[in-house]
Amino acid sequence: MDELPPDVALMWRLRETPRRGPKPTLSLDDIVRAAIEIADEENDLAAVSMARVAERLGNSTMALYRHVKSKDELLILMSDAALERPEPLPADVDWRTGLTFWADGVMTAVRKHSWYAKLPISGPPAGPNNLAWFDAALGALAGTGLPEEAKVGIAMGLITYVQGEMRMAMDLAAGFADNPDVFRQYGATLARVIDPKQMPALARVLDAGVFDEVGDFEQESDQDFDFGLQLYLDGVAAFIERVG
Amino acid sequence: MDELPPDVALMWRLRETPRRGPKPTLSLDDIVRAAIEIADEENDLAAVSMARVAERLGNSTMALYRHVKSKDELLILMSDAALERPEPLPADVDWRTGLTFWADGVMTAVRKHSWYAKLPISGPPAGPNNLAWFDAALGALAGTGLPEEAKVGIAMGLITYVQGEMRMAMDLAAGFADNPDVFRQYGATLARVIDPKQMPALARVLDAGVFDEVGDFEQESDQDFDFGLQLYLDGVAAFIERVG
DNA sequence: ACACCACTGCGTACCTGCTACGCTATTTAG
DNA sequence: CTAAATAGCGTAGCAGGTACGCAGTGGTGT
Repeated sequence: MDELPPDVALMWRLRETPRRGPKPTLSLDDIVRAAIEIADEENDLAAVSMARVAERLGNSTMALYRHVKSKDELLILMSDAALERPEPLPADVDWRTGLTFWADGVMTAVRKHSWYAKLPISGPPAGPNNLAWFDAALGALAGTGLPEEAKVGIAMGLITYVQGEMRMAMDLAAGFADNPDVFRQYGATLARVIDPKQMPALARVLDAGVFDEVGDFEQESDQDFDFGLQLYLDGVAAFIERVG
Repeated sequence: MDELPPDVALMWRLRETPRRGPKPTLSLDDIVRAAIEIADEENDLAAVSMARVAERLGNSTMALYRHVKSKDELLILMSDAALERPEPLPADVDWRTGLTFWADGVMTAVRKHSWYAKLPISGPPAGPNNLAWFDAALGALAGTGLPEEAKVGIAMGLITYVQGEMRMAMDLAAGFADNPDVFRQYGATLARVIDPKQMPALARVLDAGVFDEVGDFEQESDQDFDFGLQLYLDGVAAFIERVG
């Protein structure tokens, strides 16, 4: 009967509340919220330690372990709780508008928690919020008449791309904040180090000056994101035309 | 003059060798190789500790710090050294064959080091091996006549997608090895937990049985990878047609 | 030949972080 | 009222990163 994996049961808050024993002074929600707050404030997932979370809640470190089996489990809970539900799709939009809307939504949601991309992936989406996002992507494809399996493939690929892009963007942004010069000198550094005979294509890019003049970092990373997204969506369009 | 970032200088082995002092019994190559061996053997990046690396080399922990500034720096060196150079492109192939060849090459190279996707991203590619891969992707696009900036965008997007897919695949594979049942019951778990009224698109996918019958894991993850890759490449084709 | 000094390897020690274990206090079922 | 179940927590063990300073080593310049 109750064969749900423990993490999943916990994310859905499905464990039965005990009848005996002292009233808890601590709730799972409090713990997860405190952990997320710490990560947000420090902009650093590594700042989340069991001790720090407990301290913020005015409890001892070990008290947390009555509610959470391990720190890994806490991270899994964070990965679901940090994303609020997606806004519902505007009515009657075509799939492309829908997926663009969806991708922007993910972008905005994750941007609020720059540590999100550093979370270990523990399995396929299983928590309520993550599944809601998954459902939203599938919903955008509802009108296409594609077979369900293809919709899943498209949605998964999109999730992968978006998460990959976020990870890249966030890590680069962190590096940029630490040490802007490394980025500003990127073109110059490559020029110093590369042998044009061995890497001719890269040398041509350097000659064209693509890596000089790094402007606004965030803006440029947005442009890259959109560019890749449009490529992927063009691919989806081609696929729909081929199959439909 | 010598304004190269220290990590980059190290990856290219560009620091001048000291004239005085005892002969080193330890080389940077040894350290990086040992670290990679440990990660490979344990299939786990976390198994790489400074103490463990030193032990394998018959030295003390602190001796490593004469060659490497910190563990982070060691990780950066690993991220370049773990990927051997790409095989040269077959001559006279169109861009699509070239990029597919390239993506397969990345796949094979990274598969040898399943921990690779867990490495923190420290910045844009800067080591000799990483840049060689970057160059190879750009080289595959050489015949398209696209502006250099577009080539960079396409190559970056592709790298992002491939790395994201690897990360997903490797983490899921690890989870699957730990606990196969969670994956086999994925469909059943979702069915238990989802309200079809709130997530109709997902419910339809479940009804269609897409998540039942999980077959060979590795094979399926290969299929997903190819599917997404083809979508992206279709998008590139559309872009080339539009611009060229 | 000798003194100097940059450099390597390393022992020690400190700090942070996760968590197993067991005690005590609290609440409710019977 | 007693027993069982449960919450919080103090202690302690273990692992891992790394700052610091000492000892030995071997070119360099006098």
